[in-house]
This record gives sequence, structure tokens and C-alpha cells, in this order.
Amino acid sequence: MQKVQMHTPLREKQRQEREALILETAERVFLEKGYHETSIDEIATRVGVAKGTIYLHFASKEDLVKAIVQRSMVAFVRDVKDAVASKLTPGEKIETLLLRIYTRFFREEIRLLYSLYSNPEMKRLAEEEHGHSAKPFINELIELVTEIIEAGKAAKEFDSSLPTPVMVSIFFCLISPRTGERLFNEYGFTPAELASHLARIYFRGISAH
Amino acid sequence: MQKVQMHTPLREKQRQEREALILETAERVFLEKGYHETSIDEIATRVGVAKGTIYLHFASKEDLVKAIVQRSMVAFVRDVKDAVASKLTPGEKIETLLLRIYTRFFREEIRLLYSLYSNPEMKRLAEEEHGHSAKPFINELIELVTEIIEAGKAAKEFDSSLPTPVMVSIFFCLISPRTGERLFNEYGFTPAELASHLARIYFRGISAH
Amino acid sequence: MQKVQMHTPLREKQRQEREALILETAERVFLEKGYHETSIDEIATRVGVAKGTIYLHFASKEDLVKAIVQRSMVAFVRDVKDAVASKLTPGEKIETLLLRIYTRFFREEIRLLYSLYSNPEMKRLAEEEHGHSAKPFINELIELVTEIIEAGKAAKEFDSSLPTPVMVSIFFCLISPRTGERLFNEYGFTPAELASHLARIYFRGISAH
Amino acid sequence: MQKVQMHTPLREKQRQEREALILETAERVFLEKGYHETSIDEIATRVGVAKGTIYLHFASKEDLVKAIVQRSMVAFVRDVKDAVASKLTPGEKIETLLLRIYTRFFREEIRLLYSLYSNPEMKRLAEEEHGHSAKPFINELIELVTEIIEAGKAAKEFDSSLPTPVMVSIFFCLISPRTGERLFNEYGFTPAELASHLARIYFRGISAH
DNA sequence: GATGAATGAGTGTTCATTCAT
DNA sequence: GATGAATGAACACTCATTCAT
Repeated sequence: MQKVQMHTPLREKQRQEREALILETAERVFLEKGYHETSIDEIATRVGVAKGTIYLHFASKEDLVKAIVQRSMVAFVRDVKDAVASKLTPGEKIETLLLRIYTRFFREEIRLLYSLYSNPEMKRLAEEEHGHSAKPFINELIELVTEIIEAGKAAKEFDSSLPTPVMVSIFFCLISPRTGERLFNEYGFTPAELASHLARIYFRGISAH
Repeated sequence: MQKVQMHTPLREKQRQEREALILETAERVFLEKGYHETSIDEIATRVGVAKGTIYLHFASKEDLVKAIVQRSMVAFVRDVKDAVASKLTPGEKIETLLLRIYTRFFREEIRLLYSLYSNPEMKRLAEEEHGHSAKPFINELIELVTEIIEAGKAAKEFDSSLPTPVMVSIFFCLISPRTGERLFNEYGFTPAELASHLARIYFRGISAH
Repeated sequence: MQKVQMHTPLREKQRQEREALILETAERVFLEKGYHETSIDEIATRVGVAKGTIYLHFASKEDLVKAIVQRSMVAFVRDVKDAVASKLTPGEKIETLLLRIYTRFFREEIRLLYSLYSNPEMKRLAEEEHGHSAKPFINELIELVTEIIEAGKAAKEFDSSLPTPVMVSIFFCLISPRTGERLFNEYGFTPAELASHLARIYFRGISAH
Repeated sequence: MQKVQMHTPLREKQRQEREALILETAERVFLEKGYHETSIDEIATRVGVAKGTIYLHFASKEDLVKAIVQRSMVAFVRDVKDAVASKLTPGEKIETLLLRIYTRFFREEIRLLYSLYSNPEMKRLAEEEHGHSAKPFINELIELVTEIIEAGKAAKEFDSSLPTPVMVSIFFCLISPRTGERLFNEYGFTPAELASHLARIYFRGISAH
């Protein structure tokens, strides 16, 4: 009994470590080369396992990319939900979110999300229900940010004459990896600096005064 | 011989018309399905020619997509150059550009540009020299917008305390198709309305007072 | 116009010849090695074309085997229908059928039919509708032979005390390739001799007196 | 050491029971799905052991199927030998055999034998030496039945003008599972009824009367 | 002995590209 | 020039077999 109990968790731990390694590696390769240019063989080689091993963890190439994307989506939505649930003012919520996203950005999760979203084939992943939520990821995200904006308008913090959807869209464009990438790599901005500049430009534009 | 000489300009005209038709069709299909999901066969069928005919005009599938992208890039850069060369104030230049881009947006050129730009394989197309210009498309674009921003700062129209690269980046994020698409399709904004809202938010944020 | 009209039928003829060659070759290889042991590559190599060419004619490996089987089934049913429609006595119909089948047997069509029928996966092919007929092949065949047997019973030619299904089943077992193969190869019987012996044994058993 | 000696016979018994269970299960699965459609994994799961355990008993998938087939072949040959050795008349021997086979038929052993025999790859199993016998299974079987037929001819019970090989072949076709399956399943014949009908048709045809 | 995770050869299928007609 | 049949490299996926635990 002891042996069994000692063995199984060990195996299970190894299994999870390997799965995490596959996810990480695959995420990196997908990001470098794109979905179609990446072969299962390459992922396997980089992980240091045989092709078949990948299929012990994920039923198909699409399933693998789905798992990666879902993981990012869940983390993303969680961050936004946390911000919404916090006791900050709407403006502070936006700023906090920008900071958190620009920090997370370095973990490359959002980059893949955006990268794949541009691929029409992958786009529907974001438009299907995800995880435990019944709503498509993208809708859930929009609703959460809309909530913040509306609260800001109600609190006279944001300009009520501006259409909420436009304000929401601009928020999403601010966090697009494309926006940040150049600024990080070429100009050496830190996430904090960047989040601060973006928030400032965003707010001055939407503030009521 | 005479016949040949008479035919040649006609033939040449037909050739160019066909090439234009291929470019248009391919652009549409690439946009609908993405680069990899699009087969040469489908483009040929939609154009109404045989697969081989495509190869009489473009050496490879990649060459075809390059030609499309270059065409869009040249048109894009031309628009921006026109704006820069105009006698408008920096703020008016930005607003004019936004309007022109959001109008053009319906012609879907920019969408493909962005869509492909997300594909790592395609990204380098935007980072290579393009057309007759020695500069990579993306750099040329950035320089032009930078020029407008700097002029605006010099004219005390824009806030000099904000870093120019950040301001430039936000301008590019404003014209991302992702920003506009939802607003057009779901909320029915017109290009003019949208350009106006975006410009307003952008300016109030970056204006000096 | 002339050129087009001359070309197309030529192409079409070549296409059909090649398709026939693929069918023939595939039939032979499937028969030699069985369905699973046969790779598309081997068929292509034996035909002398590239693997892709096979797929210009048949959408999948299963489609290829279906086409072969259907061809045989249609020919088989036709033979039986011809016999049923003829003006012979029921006994003569059975004998004619045996002869025709044992002649055709050398063309190996029936062998593949039986060989695949033993494969549970393939069996359902024989139990689905085939060609233009709404009935599964196997049912159609059984009905036709049942018709002959019943007619023979009605004409007092066959023993009415024997159950028709048993009589039908034995007819089918008489034409199983397994029955004939050894007799041909090892004992050198001709199809005519064999058909005659089988008919004789079959009749003396089922005749009324 | 003692413990080992006490355990060994027990272990050995368990080993044999498990092996028998694997054989039975594998036989059933092979029959349901065919050789190639059956994976070692499925057999292991159905037996309730791990995949590796199968390989402790059989060196390969082919070895496993060989063992099954050999077991059936040995049992089959034994039945026929018993009949030959009995004191019955040749006619009674045939009838007894038919009955015994049609009873055994329900145990599905023969069905697999026939099913696999249609697979060219498996066919050679029946044509190699089997078990302790130096003769290929199929030859041994043919010789035994030939012996009965010849004895029947010598005893003036069977028609000497018919070629013995043809008579033997028809006997084998009578016991083909294909013959019986439909009659069992769709018409509800019992093994005894069926054996009786078949024997009657067979005899009236070959008897000298 | 028993396990089942890991392996990697093998195969069906697709599709950009070529070239004979 | 235009065609579209032919090609074959490339790749996702399976599964019999092995072996560390």
C-alpha cells in the first residue's frame, strides 16, 4: 500500500511537470512560428520527448493549442474579474489592470492570444464557450470592461458623452501586444512606465472635466 | 508580325486585368480563411482560371501574398505621406488620417495587413524593404507618424511631456482593424463617427491643455 | 474548337484508362496482402504513379476499396439477375450461374469480395445500399437466389420439404472462392468441370426424387 | 526458499488462468473487430490487466493470434480425428462431425479460424506446421476428411464417380461460418436442425443410392 | 511480476509546384 | 498562353513494443 501510495503521486507529479513543459514549449514555438508553421515533431524535439508523448497529453494539435489558449484566457479573465471585484475606483481599476497586463505580458501569454486571434481559424476559439463559463471568452471580457466603464460614468469619473463601446475598444487596443512590444524592445520602457503612460493618455481622454 | 504588334498591347492589358483580379480575389480569400487555410486551387477557382495561370503571374504562394501586402503597404504609406505633406495642422493631419483609414477599412486592405502581421512568418514581410523604398514598411510608417507627432509637440499642440514612441504606438493601435470591426458590425458606427470619437479621445489625452 | 474537342476526349480516355489500371492493381494488391497490409504507396508504385495521383481518382483508401467492391457487386448482381430473367428452368438457372461464376472467378473479382467480407470492418460495405439499388448488396443477392429456389419448388423440381434459407445458404457456399481455389490450383479442374460437379451434387440433394 | 517453493505452483496456476483469460478475450475481440482493428490496449483493458502483461505471455500481437488459432486448430483436428477413429459408418461420421462443429460454432472458435483465414497475412498460419504436427493444419484436415470420404466410397456408401477433392471441398464449405451464421441469427435454426438439413442435402447428393 | 508511460516507425492525406499538351 | 493532371515532400496521428519503476 505504501509503495503504491508513494508511486502514484510521484508519477502524477512527473506527468503534470511534463505536461506543463509541453504547454510552455508549445506556447513558445507557436508564438515564434505561428500555428501552421509549427509541427508536432518540432515541439516534441524541443521538449525532448518523442512525438507520441505529446499525444499522451493532448488528443490533437488543435487540442494542444486550445489548452494553451484556454489557460491564458482563464488567467486573463481572472485578472479582470479581480480588478472589477476590488474596492478601487473605476479609474484605478483600469490602471491596475494595465499594470497587471503589462507585467503578465512578459510571460507571453497574451501575445499568443492576440497572435492566434488574428488567424480566422483560431478566432472561433475565442468565440466559443471557454472553461466553466458558458460565455465566449471575448464576450465575457467585453462585459467586464464595460462594467468598469459604466461604473466610471455613473461616478462622473468618465465622460458620459462618449460611447461606451468605443471606450471599451480603445482599452483593448491599449493592451494589444503590438502596442507594447516595440516600446519594450526598442525603447526599453518598463511595464510600470508603460502602464502609467497609457493610463494617463487614456484617462485624460475619457475623463469628464 | 503586325498581328503580334497589334495584339501585344491588348494582351498586356488583359494580363494586367487578370493579375488585378487575382490580387483582389486572393486578398479576399486570405482575409476570410487565413493564409494557410487558403489553397491556390480555391483562389484559381474563384478567379475562374486554372491553377497554373496563377503561377504565370506569381512565382509562389508567398510571392502572391507579398504582392498583395506590398500593394496595401504602398497605398497606406501614400496616404500617410499625403497627410504629412498637406498644409493641415498636426492635429488635423491625425484626424484626416483616421478618417481616411476608417474609410479604407471597408475596402479591407488594412485588415489583411494586420491579420498577416500577426503571423510570425508574414511579419518579416513588413520588416523587409518594400517596393521602391529602401526602408522596411513598418519603419517608414513609424517615422512618418513620428514626424507628425513631433511637429505637434513643436507647435505646442501636443503634450511634450509624453514620450513620442508611446504616442505613436497608440495611434497605430487606434487604427487596428480589431478596434473598429466590432464597432462597425455590432454597433453600426459609421467610419466618420468612429474617426471622430477616436480622434477626440486621442487628442484630449495628448493635447497640452 | 476542334482542338478542344479533340483534346478533351483524349484526356478523358487516358483518365479512365488510368483509373481502370488503379482499380485493377489495387484489387490485386488488396487480394494478395489484405486491406490493411496494403499501403497506398505500394499501389501507387505498382501502378507506376505517385501517391497523390491515386487521390485524384479516389478520395480515400476506403473509397478505393469501395469502388472495387461495388464494381464487383454490380457485376455479380447483374449476372444473377440475367439468370433469373432467362427462360431456363430453375435447375438450369442454378447451373448457368455456377458456370458463369466459376469462369468469372478467374478474374478474381469474387475472391476479393469474399476476402473483404470476412473483415468485420468491410462487412458493412456489403450490408449498405450499393450503386443505384436501395437494397444492401447481400440482401439483393439472397432475394434473387431465393426467387430461383422458390420457383424450383413450385415447379416440383426442388424438394419442398427442405427449408429455402438452407438451400440458399448452401448455394452461396458452393460459390465461395475457398471452395474452388484448391480444386483449380491443385487438382487442375476447369471451371466447366467444377460447375458441373457442384451442380450435380447440389441437385441430387435438393431434387424432389 | 520454502516460500518460493510454496508459491510457485500457485503462481503458475494463476499464470495459466490469466493466459487463458487473455486468449479468450482476445479471441472475442478479434472476432468482433478483426485483427487490425483490434489494439493490444483494448484486449488488455477488457482482460483487466496492463498492456505490458499481455507481452509477458505472448511475444507479439501476431504470436497472440497464432496461439488462439493454434488452439482452435488443435481442437478442430482432435474432433475430426475422434470421428475418424470412431466405429461409425462414414456417413455417420460426417453427420456427427457436422453436429459437433455446429455446436462448437456457438463457441465461436471456428468463426475466427475462418475469419482470419480470409486475411492473406493470416492464411499462411494455416499453411505452416502447427503444434506438434509436422503437417500444416489445413492439409491434415483435408487428409482426415479425405480418409472418411474414401472409406465411404470403398463401402459403396458414397458415389465413386464423383471426384473426392470436390466432395471434400463441399464438406468444408458446409461448415463455413458464413453458411451457418445467417441461418442461426435470422431464421433461428438450432445447431441440430441445421446439421441435419446439411447432412441430408450433402448425402442425397453424394450417396450412391 | 505487473505496470503504463514513452517510443518512433509507419501511413493516410494534403497541397504547392511543375510541365506536357 | 492557358490548362489541370501529376508529383512528392511534409505532416498529423496511431499503435505495437519496450523498459524503468
